[in-house]
Amino acid sequence: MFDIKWIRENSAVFDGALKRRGGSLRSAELLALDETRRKALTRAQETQAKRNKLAREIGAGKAKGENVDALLAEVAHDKANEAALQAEAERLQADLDARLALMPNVPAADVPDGGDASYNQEIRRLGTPPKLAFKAREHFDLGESLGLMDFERAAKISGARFVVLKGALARLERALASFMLDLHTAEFGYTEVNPPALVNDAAAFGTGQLPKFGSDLFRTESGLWLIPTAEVPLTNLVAGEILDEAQLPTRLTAMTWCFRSEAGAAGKDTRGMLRQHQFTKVELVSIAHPDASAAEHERMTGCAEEVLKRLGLPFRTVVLCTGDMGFAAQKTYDIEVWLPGQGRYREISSCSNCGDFQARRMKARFRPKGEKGTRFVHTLNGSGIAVGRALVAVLENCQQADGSVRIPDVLKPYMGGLDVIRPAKA
RNA sequence: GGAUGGGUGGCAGAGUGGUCGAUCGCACCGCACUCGAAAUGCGGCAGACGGGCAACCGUCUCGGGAGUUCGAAUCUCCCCCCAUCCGCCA
Repeated sequence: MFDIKWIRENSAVFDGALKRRGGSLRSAELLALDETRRKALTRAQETQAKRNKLAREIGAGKAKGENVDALLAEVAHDKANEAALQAEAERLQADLDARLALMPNVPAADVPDGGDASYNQEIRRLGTPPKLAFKAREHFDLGESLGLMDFERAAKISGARFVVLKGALARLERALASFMLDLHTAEFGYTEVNPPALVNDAAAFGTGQLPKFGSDLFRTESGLWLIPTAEVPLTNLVAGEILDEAQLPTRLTAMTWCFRSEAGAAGKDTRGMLRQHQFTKVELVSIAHPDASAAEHERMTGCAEEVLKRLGLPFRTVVLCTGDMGFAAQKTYDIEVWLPGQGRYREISSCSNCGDFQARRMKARFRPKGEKGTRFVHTLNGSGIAVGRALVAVLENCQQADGSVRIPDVLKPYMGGLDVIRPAKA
């Protein structure tokens, strides 16, 4: 969410940013509305000031036993006018806010321009895709052969884009999540949080899901939203708060289910568990000092990459171009893991620096030491990493000729010492 | 779901119609004292918005909304949230 004052003073930057994102120029229209709004506000405030003054005079006059009928008549006369001016100012304010709430964040200066994912730029690549002496199978093929991944029964009870995991695969998902949480908490200083998976409108607005992207979410009958990512509850933990500067950075991690309607994804990744309505993810969130958020972004991306390094999964990291970034992001790194079954890299993590965009929406501030007033914090979020897709990646990268799957060393303690997942006996 | 009690500035906690945007304390900031620190003393300290080059002036905000009144933190109504007890329940 933008500060209209910032747009007023940086209209060229604002329009340039929208243009880079493929939008149309809007500052002139917004500033005209703002001009009207401020004039209406001033008029309304002048009448309020007058009323306050008269009310004080009436009070003082009455205390002295004077006749205040003339003053009372004057107040009564102004009353209708004041209400109308106030309503007008409020209407214009609401109109401006509604427009600002739909504006995406400005891309950082070092984000490449481009309209779609083909303009994303690879910045590094680690690990080597495994050389298999046999034709690599896709994860759903492996999982079903193992007898531990069941899409048909999931469809029976829930519909498309759900899966049932059993036995060693169910445990593998739990092992992956535990490993990730242990890594982030023990080595990277994140605090583990177990947040609500249902949030209210204000929280969904704060991180930018509302008002524009409500159709991507599931909504309960009572009006709550199922979280599409733990970014929503974790980031909103500081909503409306004024932090001490010493509390920055606050680093949080959570394993949660994520729920996405996948509206508009019809036909994409229909087979397998790459794109589900419900999936497990370990999320990383940082509440950072504005001067430190760029460095925090690099650090967070490194934390996510470390998960893949230790699992021995080949990956590459790309910086998203302006046209491929999310609504709230200033800059985003995607980490893509190698999937032998598909023979290509697929997104497994997305780490974004949102600057003060979300902080403004949720009014999350801090008090700079030795300075007057408050400043908005910067918020960052990243998958650390998507557990469901990590399970897919382990299956495909660690598959063996006989359809069995080798367990990465770092996961063995979490798997009760199991080395290999073998097909269930027929 | 029922009953009761609450939601006030970073925290804690007064305030039941008229300079209350709000007493006092803690925290924080500045100054003094000190070689330095602690303790102590003095002073400052809510946020947002609008106007102004600025000093400064004004408006709004005491969970949210509506109302009564010349005037509401304070009275009325609705809603939300929290605490405790009861019921139900993983």
